[in-house]
Amino acid sequence: MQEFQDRYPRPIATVDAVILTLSDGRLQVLLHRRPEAPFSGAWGLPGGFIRQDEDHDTEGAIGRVLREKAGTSGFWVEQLATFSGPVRDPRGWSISVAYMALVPRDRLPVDTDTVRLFDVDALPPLAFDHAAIVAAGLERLRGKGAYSTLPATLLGEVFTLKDLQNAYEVVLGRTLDTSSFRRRLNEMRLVEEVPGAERRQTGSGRPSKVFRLARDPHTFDRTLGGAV
Amino acid sequence: MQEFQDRYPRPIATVDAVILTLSDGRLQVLLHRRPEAPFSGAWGLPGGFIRQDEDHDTEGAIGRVLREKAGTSGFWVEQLATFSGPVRDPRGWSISVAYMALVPRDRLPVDTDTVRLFDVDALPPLAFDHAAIVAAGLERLRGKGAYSTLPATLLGEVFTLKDLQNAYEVVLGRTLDTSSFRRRLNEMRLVEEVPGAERRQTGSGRPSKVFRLARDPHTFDRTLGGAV
DNA sequence: ACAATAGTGTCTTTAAGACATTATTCA
DNA sequence: TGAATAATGTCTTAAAGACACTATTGT
Repeated sequence: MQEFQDRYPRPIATVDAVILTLSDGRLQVLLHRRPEAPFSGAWGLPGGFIRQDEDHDTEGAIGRVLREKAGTSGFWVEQLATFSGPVRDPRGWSISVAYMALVPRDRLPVDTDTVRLFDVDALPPLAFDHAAIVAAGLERLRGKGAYSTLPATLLGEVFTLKDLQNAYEVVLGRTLDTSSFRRRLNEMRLVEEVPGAERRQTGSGRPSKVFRLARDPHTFDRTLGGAV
Repeated sequence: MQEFQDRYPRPIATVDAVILTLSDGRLQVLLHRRPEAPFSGAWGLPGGFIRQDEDHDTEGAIGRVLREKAGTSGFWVEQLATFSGPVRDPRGWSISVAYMALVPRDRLPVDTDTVRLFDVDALPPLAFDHAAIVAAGLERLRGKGAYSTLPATLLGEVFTLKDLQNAYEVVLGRTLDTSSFRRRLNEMRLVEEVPGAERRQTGSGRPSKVFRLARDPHTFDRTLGGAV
């Protein structure tokens, strides 16, 4: 696999995942406590070395990591950016290909001593440059939030329109007008009603209909919730 | 530099640049003919191995490549994505961190046998997966074009508003309404007149004023040229 | 009935598109 | 003066925001 004569030394190569979810109306990121050096005992992003015999590419490598940390696949994953340099990893010149995964809360494990969800605005000190990687994930989600269905992928398969609006509001960091929001949902045919049962929330009040994403495209030509 | 014991073999790590420019009203990409294997004689993107003793990170590595190919720096550079896998490079499992650079035409060298500009819609067969990397660059530029000043960075320091509109039109692949375009430029205070001389184009006709970018932000909350 | 939550209608405001008009230069 | 190009004005259309209103449930 490595027959050719390198002119230059090769860097350490890893993948890291910013796994985001929505819990109690707050955006959270999954961290794990590092069991070994470097940064043993510190919180960090799930990740690992590329395995050339197992991984078809870095996408495959991150899929392997996600399967270990978040059960099966099927949720939204996209590449964020690649972080590199001689100092970010004390073991030497390294490259980390970072990915963002948007996962419904119930697909993630419950908190333990070594794996926990943290509010994205209340992170502990992180290993490596993982704070910058999380920041890149948040920036991506917030940037694409207004003109994509990414916020919806933080919810389960089905959801109420109130849930959906809440997801957008949390991602975008501001309140949205219900009337405008639903008008756009309708005009863009983004959601469709699920023939199944109804659902009620917070005690009394009228129960809300249940919806699911209708179209495949995850980005579109108008915004949900006004300008970015 | 490589004292720590690897559990897994390291991949080959390179950087590649999609250098885009505007020439004769067409979007073009700089390619070079590969002087040696692999893909000797084929056209490919400028790029190279990471040099751990010289490069502070992959951004530094691409800066080195760009200085060699496009003179000094100072133009727009941003990371695109990372391409990886066991087959894209016949030498073994490899990672390429791809960057996009937007460079005014006069900053680039004139065509030679080994370095040439190609229209982005008339590319020759490319080495490695460089066709996919170019496609990623175009997608990024087109995606960000409508709500950023990226198209302006394809021009020189100063330009006429007609030049600027042409740049947006080429990037977005459609015509824009001059009135709307300029209204937005004004409302967003994106350009400012240069106190210097005037300039005339294409024979007779009224000469046009000369402008330059006014504000630093490269993206903003409204689009130039309508919806994406 | 009324509190609570879900969902809709309508008016206003703002931005974009279409397109006509004015301005300034050269031949 | 007229052709050519630059620059601006105005009307129409479309979308977003504000906010009042109706609808459906439980107690």
